[in-house]
Amino acid sequence: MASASTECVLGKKDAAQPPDCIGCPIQPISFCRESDISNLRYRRQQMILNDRETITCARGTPAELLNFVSGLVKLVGTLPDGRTQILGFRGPGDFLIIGEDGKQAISVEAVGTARLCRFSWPRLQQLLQERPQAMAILLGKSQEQLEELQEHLLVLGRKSAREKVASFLVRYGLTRRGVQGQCPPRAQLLLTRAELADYLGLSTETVSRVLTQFAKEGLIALGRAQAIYVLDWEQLGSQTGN
Amino acid sequence: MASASTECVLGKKDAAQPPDCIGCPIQPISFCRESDISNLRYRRQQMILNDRETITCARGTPAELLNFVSGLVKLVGTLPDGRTQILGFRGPGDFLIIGEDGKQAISVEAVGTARLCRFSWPRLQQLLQERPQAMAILLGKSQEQLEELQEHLLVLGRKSAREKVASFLVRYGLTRRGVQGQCPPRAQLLLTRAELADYLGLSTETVSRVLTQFAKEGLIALGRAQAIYVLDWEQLGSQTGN
DNA sequence: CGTGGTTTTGAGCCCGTTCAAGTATCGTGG
DNA sequence: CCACGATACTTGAACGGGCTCAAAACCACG
Repeated sequence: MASASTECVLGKKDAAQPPDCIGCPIQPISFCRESDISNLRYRRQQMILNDRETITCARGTPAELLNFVSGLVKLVGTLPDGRTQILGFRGPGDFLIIGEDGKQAISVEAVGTARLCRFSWPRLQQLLQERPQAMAILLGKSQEQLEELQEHLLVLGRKSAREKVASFLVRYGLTRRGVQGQCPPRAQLLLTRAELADYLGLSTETVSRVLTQFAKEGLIALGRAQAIYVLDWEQLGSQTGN
Repeated sequence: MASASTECVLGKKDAAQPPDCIGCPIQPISFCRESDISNLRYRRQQMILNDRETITCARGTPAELLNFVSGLVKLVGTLPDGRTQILGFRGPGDFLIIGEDGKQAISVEAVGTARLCRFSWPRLQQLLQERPQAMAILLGKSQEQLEELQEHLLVLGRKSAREKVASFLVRYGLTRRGVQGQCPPRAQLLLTRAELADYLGLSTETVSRVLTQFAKEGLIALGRAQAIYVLDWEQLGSQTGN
């Protein structure tokens, strides 16, 4: 593992990123679209998170809003004895609010390289009072996050290993080439078996077994570099339990 | 079971409830505090949900916001084959947004008698644009809901049966009498073993076994009418896995 | 006192885990 | 370009926690 983890202040400030928000790729889909940019500009802190770097929410930290610009991160919940559960993912245009106190045992870990903007949540909240449009966007995205979590709860609580893996693939799997029209893979999600297991509440071995089983049945093809190609969406869909 | 379920329009309109919002018990803690009451008054639909009555989100229904006034409801996710998972609870001052389309396989079921107000979400959203304070409250509560779900995910994904039950009790258990200072039982949560199992992703038998085990160990006492009294918070806390 | 629902308890089984090798893949430096 | 080490993945065997099925005990209520 040799995880490159640091406490809270980490991932150097992003010198490469433009100092202003002009040309920022997530402007059209993020809440900051509606905000007074010249205000935000001096309140945010841009940063880059390299592969496996982690933001852990330490005690006494004030609440923050993380706004993700590019790349992909996973939200990880941890128990004292080291068991972990991936609670979800965040990509460009998504955000995450980390509560104060660090009583949330949640951390943010980059999958590959990720860029993000950090805001002091209390201060941002004040600003938002005068930007209902921006707040409305946040509320809408919160709602999406809630729905995603609710669905995931159902998966974790009630589905078998086969169903769990199938559900994941239908949401995030790649097609052999091009479109196939199905559920746009949010970010070409390339996870290790261990991460997959961690997301689905399984062991890596079980994930591996189910995947090879699916491959034998011709539903998917296993490529190199964690790529998983879905060959038969319909058949796979019938295995999700939905 | 003989579940009293109906489609969407159900639970008669509440004649007993006062037509205006004056004296409403949740005013101080709900978003409607900040809203233009005379506007809301004519846009909401009050209703009572009797024990086990259900609101299911049918196809083609427009999005709604349910604001819970009194009593307790559970949010239930269902798979086509009938497996269910309780996704959470809502009590006075809580709300729930049900998306359009009914593509969310989520339903709301009363545990005992519950009162609530229904709003058309699109219309309410418009109103909220002029009430940033109210929107801020919604956003804050959304955040709480998210944190609750994230914690629950960790429980479902990674904890053993013993740990699951212990975690639940520490959150929601009663004390033998009076205060004991601990986590205020949100609503004297009195659930059947089946509901408990449904919340924790277990079978009723397993829940029962773990509970009697805890009772034998002197950590809890089992009362009548589903009451579970926690005798030793500390010991129980050490069994939660946290 | 009977009836229907809930809870408890028991026995056996199965899915997914754990433990342990073995294999493939990737990155790095010679 | 290849050899090497590290990491990721696969596969097998055995165990065990929680489920299923079944029956008995308990309880609330008419």
